[in-house]
Amino acid sequence: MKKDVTALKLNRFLPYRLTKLSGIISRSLAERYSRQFDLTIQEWRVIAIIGEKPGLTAREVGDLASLDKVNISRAIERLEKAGRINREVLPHDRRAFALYLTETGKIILSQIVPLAQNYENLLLEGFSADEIEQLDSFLNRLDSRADELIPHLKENN
Amino acid sequence: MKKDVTALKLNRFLPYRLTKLSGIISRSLAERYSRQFDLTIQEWRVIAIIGEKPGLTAREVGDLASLDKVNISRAIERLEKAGRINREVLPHDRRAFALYLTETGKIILSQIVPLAQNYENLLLEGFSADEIEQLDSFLNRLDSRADELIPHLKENN
DNA sequence: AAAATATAGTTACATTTGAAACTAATATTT
DNA sequence: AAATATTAGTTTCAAATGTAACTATATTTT
Repeated sequence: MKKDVTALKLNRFLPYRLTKLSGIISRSLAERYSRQFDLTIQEWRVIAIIGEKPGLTAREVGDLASLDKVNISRAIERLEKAGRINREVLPHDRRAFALYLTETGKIILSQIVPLAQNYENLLLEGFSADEIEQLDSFLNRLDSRADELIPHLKENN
Repeated sequence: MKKDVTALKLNRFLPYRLTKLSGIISRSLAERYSRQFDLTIQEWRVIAIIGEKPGLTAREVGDLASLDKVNISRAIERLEKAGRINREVLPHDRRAFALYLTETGKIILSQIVPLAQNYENLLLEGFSADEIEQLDSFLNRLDSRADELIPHLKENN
């Protein structure tokens, strides 16, 4: 029996499933971050990265957070206004600045990390260590495949 | 050695990885659909669903496509204007209408299905049948976990 | 059967996002 | 060392998206 090539079950289509899953998770997390910390997901990513590697520039943070420069610029602006990060112009390149968490920023980070980790743990509840590793490897492989299939989008995002 | 609970490697954080992966894939597909068929992802989902089950109402399509009613309404409007679908008011409920693909719509569907399937195949190139099944089951499990963890978002999407 | 409630879909308005143009500084070429 | 091109980050403007209010019909309650 031949496969019907004119039909496609959307709910079995990998891109659809991934988008749907990531949508549910993102909205759920966004809700928590915003309610408890008045923080967007973009801001949260910036904080997490600066916390890990203080002194990066906006561009570097953007690369690591998969945020384009407009988004980074806006997230940084909001974080600075909220007193959560500060910037220091680089002496050798006055266009760019190094980013640091303020004390407030560090406190937020220390509060939000357990929340995020807890959420991840809940998501993965029921997965064995082996399965988590499997999943991890699947995602890595899909990532690199997806990168190869880009028709050609610009850098960053 | 204790784990440092005040740090979190973003690129190992499942929600981040899923969002990133689904973003790359979605943008890549959106680019193809739009360039070759002048179709948004939402419109594509609607066409795929009506193709599979002709006669559904907007709400029913929305449920299956994970699109809220505003998005469905807009996708349907564009599809109808482009002559790709048509609507027939339901005799027993004059608020709602049944949706059908026009001939044009069917042609589009028959052209886009192989494209989508091909893209999925390319993504999964290198995955064995077993691994695809594994991945499938992981996604299902994550889906239901994610649903349970919703803090309480509305229906749909 | 009138009134109240709920549902399908649309419209209006506000917010978010992204692309392109822009400014200021640095790096490269001539 | 001017001129040209590139890069970091910002701003502007347009398009996409989400929320809430709305219209029309259907259903339920009194």
